[in-house]
Amino acid sequence: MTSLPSKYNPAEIEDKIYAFWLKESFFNANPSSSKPKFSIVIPPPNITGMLTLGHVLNNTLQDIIVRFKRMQGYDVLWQPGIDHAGIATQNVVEKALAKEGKTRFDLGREEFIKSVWKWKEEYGGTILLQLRKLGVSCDWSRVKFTMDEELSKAVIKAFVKLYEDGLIYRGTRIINWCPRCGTALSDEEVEYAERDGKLYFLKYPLVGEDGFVVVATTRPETYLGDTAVAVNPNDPRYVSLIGKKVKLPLISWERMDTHGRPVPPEIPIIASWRVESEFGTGAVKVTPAHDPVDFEIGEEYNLAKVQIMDTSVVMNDNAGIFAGLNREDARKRIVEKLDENGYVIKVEDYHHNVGTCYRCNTVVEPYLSPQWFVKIGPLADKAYKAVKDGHIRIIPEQFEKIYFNWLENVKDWCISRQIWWGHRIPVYICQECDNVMVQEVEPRVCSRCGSTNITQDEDVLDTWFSSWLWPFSTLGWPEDTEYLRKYYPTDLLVTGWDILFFWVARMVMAGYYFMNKEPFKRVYLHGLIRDEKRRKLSKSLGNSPDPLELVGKYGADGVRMGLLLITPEGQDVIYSEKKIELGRNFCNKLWNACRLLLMNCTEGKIDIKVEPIRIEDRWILHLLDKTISEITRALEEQDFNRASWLIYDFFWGKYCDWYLEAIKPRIFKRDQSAFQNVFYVLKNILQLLHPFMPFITEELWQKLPLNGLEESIMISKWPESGKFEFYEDFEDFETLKTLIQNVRQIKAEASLGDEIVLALEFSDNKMEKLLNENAELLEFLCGIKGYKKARGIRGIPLIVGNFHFIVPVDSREKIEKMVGNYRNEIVELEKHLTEIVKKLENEEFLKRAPIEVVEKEKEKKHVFELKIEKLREYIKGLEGEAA
RNA sequence: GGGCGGUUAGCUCAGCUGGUGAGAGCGUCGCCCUUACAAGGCGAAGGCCGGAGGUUCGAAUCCUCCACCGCCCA
Repeated sequence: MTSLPSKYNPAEIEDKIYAFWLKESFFNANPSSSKPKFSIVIPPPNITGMLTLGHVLNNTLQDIIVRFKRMQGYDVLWQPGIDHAGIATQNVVEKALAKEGKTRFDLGREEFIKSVWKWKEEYGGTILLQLRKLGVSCDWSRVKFTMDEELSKAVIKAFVKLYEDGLIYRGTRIINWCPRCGTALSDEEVEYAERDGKLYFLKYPLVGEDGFVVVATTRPETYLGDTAVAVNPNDPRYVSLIGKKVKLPLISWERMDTHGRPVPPEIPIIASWRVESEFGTGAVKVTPAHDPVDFEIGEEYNLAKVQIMDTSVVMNDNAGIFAGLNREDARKRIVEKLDENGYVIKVEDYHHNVGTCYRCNTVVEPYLSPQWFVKIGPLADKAYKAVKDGHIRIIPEQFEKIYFNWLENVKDWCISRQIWWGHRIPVYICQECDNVMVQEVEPRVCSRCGSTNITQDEDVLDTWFSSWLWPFSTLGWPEDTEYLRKYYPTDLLVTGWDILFFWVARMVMAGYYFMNKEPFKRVYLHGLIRDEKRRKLSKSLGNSPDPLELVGKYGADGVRMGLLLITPEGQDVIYSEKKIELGRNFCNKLWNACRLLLMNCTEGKIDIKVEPIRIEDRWILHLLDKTISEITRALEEQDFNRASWLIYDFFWGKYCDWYLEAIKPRIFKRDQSAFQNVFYVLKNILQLLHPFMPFITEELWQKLPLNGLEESIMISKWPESGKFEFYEDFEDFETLKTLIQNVRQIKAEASLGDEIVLALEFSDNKMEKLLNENAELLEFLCGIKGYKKARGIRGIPLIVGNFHFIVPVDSREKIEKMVGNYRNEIVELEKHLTEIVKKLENEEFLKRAPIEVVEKEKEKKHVFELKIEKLREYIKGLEGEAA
C-alpha cells in the first residue's frame, strides 16, 4: 500500500525528474541509430529574450510532437539554439553603456563587440534554461548560436554564393530607415499603425502664368525635396497643365540633388498612372528621395532626387532656412511659414498608416540610401511552388493563401544593417583601385592591383539572413556532416504565424537554394497569445505574465495542459490565468485517481494484462481503443487542441466518472481482475498523456505496481489501437449509464433518499439479464436499494430503452412536481416528433435519403411515440391519484 | 484599395468531408465535505448556431449577398 498526499505538488518532483531524464540522455538524438528519424528545429529565441507565454505555447507544442514521436520509435532530433538578434541586442548593450554616459562610438567597433559578447556570456540565452522548467526535451548537447563560428561560416558562405550567382546586389533605393536604431530595416521589420494625422493642402503657383496647383500631402516638410507634381493622365481637371511648371514656394536657396547638381525650385507637372485622382485634389507632390512611390515615379521620369534630411532625420542644407531642425519641428515651422505666406489652403484631419520600427516603435523614415539587397524573385518562385505542389504543407491551410499572397508581392530584401553586432558583410574594397572583392576569407592584397590597402564593408547582415539558414546551418552546413545527412530535411516546423514571412518563407527559399531540398515537410502555425481584451501580451502593457511564476503556482504540466486546452486551431489564444486552473485541476485529478488505486492495491506488483470479465471492463477497453486511435491520428495531423480534449474527456469523463466509480465495489473487495484492468487502462492513459504532461506522468509511472515497465515512460512504447472491440457491451453499458443518470435525476429533483427500490414494470429478456448481472452496480452508482419486478406501484415513471420503471414515491407533492417536468418533456418530444413525421411523410426524403438515415428516423419516431404515450399514460395515472 | 479570418450558451471555444433531441470548460443555480480528489461529486438552468437569400429530400455545416469584429499587405 502506497500513500500519496491528497494534493499533487509539482514543485516536489519536477526538477528531480528533469535531472533524471538528462542523466539518462533521453533527449539526445543518435545519428548512428537504425531507427527512422524525426527532426525538428526550434525557432531560435533571441539571446535578449525572456520566456513568455508565447514561448511556452510554441515549445509545448514541439515537445508534444517530439515526445510522441520518440514513443512511436523514432530517432528524434529536436535541435535547440538561439539567435543573436542584431538590433535588439545592440540596443540592450548600448542602453547599458548609456548609463555610464558612453556610446558605442566611444568604445570603437572592436571593443563594443567584445562587450556584447561579454553581455551574452553573462545574460544571453537565459531563456534556454527557462525552457527546461517547462520540461521541453531538446537535445541540449547540440545548442547552436547564430554567431557561433560554424554558423557564421555558413552565413558568409551563403552571402558569397548568392553574390556570385548574381542574387545579391548593392543599390541606392528608398529603404525603411529607423533613425533611433540608426539602421535600415527590411519591409517586414516595419509595422504599420493607424494614427491621427493631418492632410495639408498646399498651393504651388504656376510658372509664367496666373493660377496654381493645389497638392495634398501628409508630410508637408518634404516639399523641400519635391522635384515634380504628378497628376493622373486621365484626369480632365489637369490634362491641360501637364508639361507646365510650378514653382515651389519660399525656396530661395540652392538645392542639390544626390549627384551634387543644383535643382531649381521650378518643377514640372507630369502625368503618372500611379496617381489616384480621388486622393486629395488629384495632384500630388513628388519627392523621389523621401517616398517609395515617388522614387518609382522619379525613376520613370528621370527626376532629380533631393535629399533634405540626414540619417538622424535632421534637415540638411537643402532645407535652407529650415536646416538643423528635426523632422517634427521642421514640419511645424514649415507649415507656419507656408501659411504666413498664403500657401496653405486648408488642413484636414486625416487617419493614415504610419510605419514604425518593430524593435523600438520609432516612426520609420523612407530614406534614400545605398544598401545590399537579395534579389528575391527567383527564390520566391521556388518557395511558391514548394507549397503549391505540396512538397511543403502549411497547417492550418488558411495560411497558405497568406503565404502565396506575400510571395506574389514580395520585393527585394534589404539585408544590410548599419549596426555592429552581427555578421559583417564579406565585401572588401581596395582603397587604391576601388576593386570590390566578395569572398569568404578576408583578402590580404587586392586581386587587381595588389594593394594591401583594403577595407571591409562597414555593415552587418540582417539577423534573419542567418536565421533563414537555421534548418541546415545548425546541422553543420556547409560541411557535409552526418547530422546534415540524416536529419535534413526536417519533418516539421512549429512557429507562430507572425513570423511566416520573416522566417518561414525565407527558410523555404534558402532550403531550396542552398540544399536543393525543402527545409521541412510541414509547417504548423499556431496563434499568438492575447489577453482578455484581445491585446497582444507585452511588457509595457503589464499584461504579460511570467510563465515561471505560473509554473510555480500551477506546475509545468498544469500550465502546459491548461494552455493547450484553450488554444484553438489557427486562431489566437485568449488567455487568462483562470484558465490555467483547468490544467492544474486536471493534474490533480490524475494524481488522485492513482491515489485511489494505490491506496487500495495491497498486492505486490502485478502483470500487465487484461481480464475483461465484466461489462464495465469491456466498455472502458472499447473506449480506450477508440481513444488511442483518435489521439494518435490527431497528433499525426498536429491537431493539438482536439488531441488534448480527447484525452481530457476520456480520462475524466469516462475513466474517472464511470469506470473507477463502477469498479469501486470490486476494488474494495480486492478483486484482482479489477486491478488488472484498471491499471492496464491507467498505464495507457499515462502514456497517452505523457507528451502533454511529462512530469506527472513520469512520476506516476514510477509508482505503477506493474511488472516489466520501462525505466521511464519517455522510452515506453506508444499505445496501439485495434486490440479491443466490444461494441455490444459498449452499447449495453451506455444504456445502463442512461438509466443511472435518469434515476439520479429523479432522485435529485424529487429530493429522494437512498432507501428506494425501483419497480420494474416491463422489459425484455435481454435487458432483464443485463439488469440482473449489474444489480450491484446499479445500486452503488444510483444510491438505491436495488429493484424488484412489480406493477401498480405508486410513484414516478422512468423509461430508458426497453426498461419501464417506477421510482416509488409517496409524497403527492413530489409526484406533482414531476408531472410538470413530464409535461415539458412531452412538449419537447412532440416538437421533435413532428419534425420526424414530416420527414417520413416526405416522399422525396424516402426516395433520396440513404436507407440508413431513413431507418434511423423511423426508429426515432417509434421511440419518441412510445415515450410520449407512456408519459401521457403515467401523467394520467398520477393526476388521477392527485385528484 | 487588395487579401485572409471570425461571428454557435453570460464568457472562451468545439462541432462545419451536409442527416446529433446542437456539445465542452469556466461562470450561474440546487443538493452533497459519500473514506481518490471541494483543485471534488451528483443534478439543473441557459442557444430561432450574426442577418437575408439560394442549393438540397434535409443546412450550424455548402453557395451568394449584407452587417459587425479582427488580422495581413499596399
